[in-house]
Amino acid sequence: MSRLPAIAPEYPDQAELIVRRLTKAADLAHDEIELLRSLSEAPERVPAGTELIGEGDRLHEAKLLLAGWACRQRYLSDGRRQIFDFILPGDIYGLCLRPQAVALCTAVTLTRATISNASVLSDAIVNHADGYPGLTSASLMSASTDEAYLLNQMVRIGRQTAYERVAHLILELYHRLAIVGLAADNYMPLPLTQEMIADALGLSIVHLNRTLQQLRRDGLVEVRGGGARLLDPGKLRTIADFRAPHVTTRRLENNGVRLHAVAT
Amino acid sequence: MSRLPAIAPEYPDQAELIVRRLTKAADLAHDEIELLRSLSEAPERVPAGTELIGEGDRLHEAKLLLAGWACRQRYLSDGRRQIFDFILPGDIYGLCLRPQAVALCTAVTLTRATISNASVLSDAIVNHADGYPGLTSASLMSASTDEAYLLNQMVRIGRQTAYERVAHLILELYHRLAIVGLAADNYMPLPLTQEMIADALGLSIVHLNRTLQQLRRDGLVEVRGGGARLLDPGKLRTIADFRAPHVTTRRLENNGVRLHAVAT
DNA sequence: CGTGCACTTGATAGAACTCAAGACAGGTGG
DNA sequence: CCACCTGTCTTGAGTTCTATCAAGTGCACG
Repeated sequence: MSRLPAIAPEYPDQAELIVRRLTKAADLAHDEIELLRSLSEAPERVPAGTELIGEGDRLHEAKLLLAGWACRQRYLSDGRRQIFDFILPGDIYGLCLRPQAVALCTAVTLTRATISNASVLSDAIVNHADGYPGLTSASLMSASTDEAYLLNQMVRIGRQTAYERVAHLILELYHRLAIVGLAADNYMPLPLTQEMIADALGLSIVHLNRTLQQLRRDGLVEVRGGGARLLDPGKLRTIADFRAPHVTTRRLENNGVRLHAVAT
Repeated sequence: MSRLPAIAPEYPDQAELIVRRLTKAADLAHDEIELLRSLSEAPERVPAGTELIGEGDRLHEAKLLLAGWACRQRYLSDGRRQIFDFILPGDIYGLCLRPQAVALCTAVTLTRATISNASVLSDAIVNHADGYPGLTSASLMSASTDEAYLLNQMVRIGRQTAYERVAHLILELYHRLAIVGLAADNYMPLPLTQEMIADALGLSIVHLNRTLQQLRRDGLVEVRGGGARLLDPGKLRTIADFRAPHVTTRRLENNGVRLHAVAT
């Protein structure tokens, strides 16, 4: 009798993804969780390649990615592309505390995706922070984590070999997906073409392809068919020098080392 | 009779640097400018290699870099270093709107430096934003610009050749220094060792050295003795695909192009 | 059954790294 | 004043890594 929503969920309980993620970042009250669930009430389906935000656009309202993958990226004038980071299901994008904020780069869907308006959330945080302490805290921590991912990305492309880069990225994506319950038992969805991964890691497609094969031959990761399987997560972490970000925990001891102490 | 301050300024009017920078970002009232000037009243001198903030430290108070250069960086466990960005004279670091924010990476001085406490500024922005609209606006814009520089850095190390990277970084630094009046007439101070530049650009020292020589031989940049001279800024900009960031200006036309429109 | 896209493979060139050694400067201490 | 450091920059040679070019495979889709 009752109809299912017109848009069949690609994943069960799309609304739960962001709930899971933010619940882990801070304690949320019941009404805060309800607010998050309400975000998925009016989903919109868009194809792959949809520009969600253009460089220079006003960030007037936040959006929630319910399903599918997206990224933030920029092109050089000769066509070379750099992907800065990936936007995963359950991620918020375009949320900025700064009024009048402007997008610093383009955000584009990489697969077909389901998005929804999250201005209720941004309004709650920006204008009624006192009424939603949990959401505010969780969102800020989430933003902080995003920034940490950006720095990870920089270390990867700046100082790691192709082999290490791929291992590190896979681990990071697995980690992020596991948080929202989309990855488990060393298996994760990975709906990216090799070109996208290459553009994120600063590699050519051909070289990425060979690196992936090397990782598989070494019994570390198997990437194919829209998914990836971690065959040896421990070894992988060693190779990638991977450490899960802990922006929530303060460092207990700060011995104030001077790295290059120079008497001057 | 009257003594000069114990710490002789390396640059004249150190306090003016941040005034110049923020004045360009937003209109500041007289009391706001006075507040900025007051920040340089209690300068502290530190040697090169001083850790200003450690990864995981609480960002409880902002600091102002009055003179000297610093950077944000991270080490891999085997000693490889990635420099994320440079902190120049007149820059604020450790300023974060998020209460309880934690530093995501280490900040270290690269030269001997003069710093001062800027908690007056952070207090004004965080707790009395309404009373300091200009400062608030300018600081937010400044933070936005910093983020844009981070993305530039990512494009450099991810998708540009060594030659382009160096050209781009030099231009960016010149641009930033010119804003605060420390660079002009195509000459800029550059108190960095080649190792530091290499660690920022994801290159080996040797290769950076050769790239610098190539740029000089090509009549583009001359780097030596703590300074750099842009011999052909126009050609340099073409090579580096350099565009000065315009986070303040909104894009006038957003035609909403779909870059890879795919019917799916 | 063609067409397009993603992936794969081989061959080759070029970019960047490593190792090693030397040049040069500034600072230190005898 | 000089010998001696140390850190930085430079140069050469050889190697490794990564990109490019080109062609071919496989699969999904209309």
